[in-house]
Formats: sequence, structure tokens, C-alpha cells
Amino acid sequence: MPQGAVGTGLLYLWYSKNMATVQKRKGSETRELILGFAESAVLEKGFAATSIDELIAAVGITKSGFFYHFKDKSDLAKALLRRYLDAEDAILDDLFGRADELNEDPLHGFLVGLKMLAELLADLPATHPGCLVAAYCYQDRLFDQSVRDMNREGVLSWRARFRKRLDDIAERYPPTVDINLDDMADMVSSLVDGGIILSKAVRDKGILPGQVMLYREFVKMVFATR
Amino acid sequence: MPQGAVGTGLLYLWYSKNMATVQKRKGSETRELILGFAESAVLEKGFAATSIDELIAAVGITKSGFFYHFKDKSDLAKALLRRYLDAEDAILDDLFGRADELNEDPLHGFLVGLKMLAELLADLPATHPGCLVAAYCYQDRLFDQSVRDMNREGVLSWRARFRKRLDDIAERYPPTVDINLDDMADMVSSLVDGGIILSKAVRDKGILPGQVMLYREFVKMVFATR
DNA sequence: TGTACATCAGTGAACGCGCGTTCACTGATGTAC
DNA sequence: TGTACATCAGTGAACGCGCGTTCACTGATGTAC
Repeated sequence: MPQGAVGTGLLYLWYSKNMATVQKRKGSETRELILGFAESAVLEKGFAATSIDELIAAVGITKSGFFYHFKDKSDLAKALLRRYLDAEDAILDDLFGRADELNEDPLHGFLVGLKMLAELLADLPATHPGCLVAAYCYQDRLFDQSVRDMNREGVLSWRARFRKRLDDIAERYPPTVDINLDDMADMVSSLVDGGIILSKAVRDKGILPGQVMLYREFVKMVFATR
Repeated sequence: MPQGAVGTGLLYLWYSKNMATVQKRKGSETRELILGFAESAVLEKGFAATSIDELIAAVGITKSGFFYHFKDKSDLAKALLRRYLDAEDAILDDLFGRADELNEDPLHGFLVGLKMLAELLADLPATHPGCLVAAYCYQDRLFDQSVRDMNREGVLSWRARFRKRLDDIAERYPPTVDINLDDMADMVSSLVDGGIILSKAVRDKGILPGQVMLYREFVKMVFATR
């Protein structure tokens, strides 16, 4: 989820280092640059308002150069989401993987992971740049079915990821209340996506990590050892 | 928040009744029609992709007719958000007002209100059409400062609304855990905005009310009478 | 080691369409006297 | 009750700019023999 900021940040860094000296780039590097600028533009203005002209101006190629990398604009949309979903997955795999290594109890591992997630979110330099899934949701009609399906699968993969953890926890710590674990898994996505919106709207980057910490509190109460 | 659906639905109804027989409309009715079509278009495709042409085609006036009602497109954006925020406020006032009448205990009143909110959301004919605040957040750069400020105030008014309730509850039922009540008030917005996104992405209208009911569970646990 | 050809990563010019905005004008209804 | 004027709710035509897309072409690098 924080990939927006991290990825974009790295790209800018790369850009200032490698572009200052004019030199031949590899095609895949240009493609990555386009995707990087496109992602932050889409999160700030939406897909329709992000023009190919502004992307090529930022990257320093001509329009035909763009169409060498993407067959049309909707191909860009697809590549953007694919890249975003993969990056998100990698970050969560890494983060919760590290949390698990530190702790073999499923509940404690999850709580540590949530804390690390909140800290990662709190350490972003500015407010979270946004979630592409959310952005695409609110521009649904712009995309074809394959993109909408990717978006759906993205959400469902988060559900599956956290549902699995909750199942492992529930096995050892029976819930103190009657609760739907799919809903509780979805709650992570809800609070992150909702928290991003609140942080952006209020312009207070603390709100998002605060919401994650509240979820952590909720988990502790649901699986409290009485 | 459900105003999107409810409002739009009513407008369509009005439209089919009153527009079938060609007759002179009052200007304010035309304006409302424009706003209704614009709102659902913006929630489906974003503001930039919503053209004045499509709105006037839907309403049945010429382009100049549009500019009689709105001085430019950004004036439409402003009117859209103003109307949305007011409608949302009215709905919440009404809903929690009714819940309070049924119950004088602040905790029980809140729990009843949350239940009613979840039911209202569950009873929508389709997935929730979306929250304009969230849509605008993800198209930030399209709007001027006054619109961004309206969005901010919208979120903060939800915080104040629910914070007040939580304070009243906490006075009678001391929280069982150490918790930031501002964050807990924001959680309603988070879960509603996040839940809308999940419901839209997964195309399952049950997710949103499910998230509200989880919040209700959380409130019960935080203010549990031991 | 040299040459032939293929692939990669683009360039440059042109295209037409849709967009938001402006301007002079209008016909029906409302109001003042 | 009749007339003069104002306001309301639009119309019609034109504007230029920016957009996504296409097409024929190119110069540098990689690969086969």
C-alpha cells in the first residue's frame, strides 16, 4: 500500500541521478519512469485528467515513444494497476513475514505486524499518496472489465491474506464475541483505504496509522485471553 | 452518505414523471436535475471525465442553458459538494435523532443508531454509489482551495459529530482500554468510506453494512460494562 | 574479424474530434404604476 | 385593466485548444554466420 510513496520516491531519486547526464536508457527503465509519473498523477487528478503529454514531458520522450511502450492509454491503466498490486503484495509479504519470524504465536505475530504496518505508514514523509484500487473504484466506467476484475481480485487477495491469519489465531484463541471473520479481514482494507482518504482530506498524515492501531486494539479485544 | 443513491433515485423518478410531458420547468428544478446527473456521473467516472455535453443531453437543455446555472465547470464542482455535504448531514441528523428518541442512554442510543445506519446501507437497491468526499480526494488537483477546504470540513464535522457521542458515552461508561476518542470517531468515516470502496470493487453490497456492524461491535467492547 | 540483418527504442508530422467557454440574442413570465 | 419594463431560463453559433491515435521513418545496439 505505501508503494505509491516509496516507489515514486525511488523513481525520482533514480531520475535525478541518471537523467542529469543525458545517456541512452534501457527501454524498461523508460517504461518504469512513465509508470512512476503516471501513478502519482493518477492519484492526484484521476486517470482521465492525466494526459499522455504531461507524462512524456516529465520523462523526456516524444508521444510516439510512449506508444512504443503502451499500445494505448488503457494499456497504461492496466500496467499501472498490475504493478501496484504486485508491489503491495511484496510489501505485505515482507512486513508480515518479518513479524512472523520474531514471533511464533499467530496472535502476537499479527499484532507485531500491525504495529510495524502502522509505523511504516507513520514514517512516510507526507500523507500517503493514495491507493490505486480506491482511485480506480471511483473511475470505474473509464476501464474495461479486465481492469475492474483485477481490482476485485486485489481486494479479495487482501481478504484471503488476513482471513488466513485470523483463522490461525482463532484456532488458538477462541473469539470472545460472535464475529464474521471475512468482515474482520476486510476491515484492514476498509481502515487503510478509509484512513488514506481521511488523511488526504484533512491533510493530517497521522490519521491513517491511527486507524491501523485501532484495528490492532480491536484484534486484541476480540481474541482476548480471559 | 447514502444520499447519492437516494437522491439520484428520486431525481430519476421526478424525471420520468415530469419530463414525459414537455412543459416549462422552474430553473431550480433544472439545476437540481443537472446536479443529480452530475453526481452519479462523477462517482462513476470522475469529475474530469464527466462532460457538460453529457449532462445537458441527459437533462435536455443546450450548453448555454448549463452556463446560465453554473458560471463554469468548477462552479458545478462546488455546488455538487455543498449539496452532498448538506444532504449527508441531514440524513445523519435524522437517523441518530430518531435513535436517541427511542433510547435515553447514550451508549444504547448510539448502538441503535449504528444498527439503523447499517440497515439503511443494506437496504440500498444496489451497491452504494459512492462518497463524493472520497471521489474528490482522489482528484484533489482538479479543484481549487475552497473545494479542498470544504472536503476537509466535511470530514471534520463527522469527527465532531461522533466525538461528541463518544464523550457522552465515556462519561457514563469508562472505556475498558486506553483509546484515542478522536481516532475512534474518525473510524466511522474510515469504515464507511473504506466499506464503500470494498463494496464497489468486489461488487458485493453486503460488505459496507458489515463494516458498520463491526464498528458497533467495537463500540460495545470498548464501553463494556464489566 | 567483418558484414548482413533484426530488433530496440524511439522521432516527427499530421489527424480529427470533443471539450469548456463566450457572446449576442429571445420568448415567456412577473412586477410596478 | 393595460402598458412598460425587468427578470428568468434559456437558444444558437462560433471559438480555439488539447487530447489520444496513426503512420512512415530512423539510428543505435545485438546476433548469426
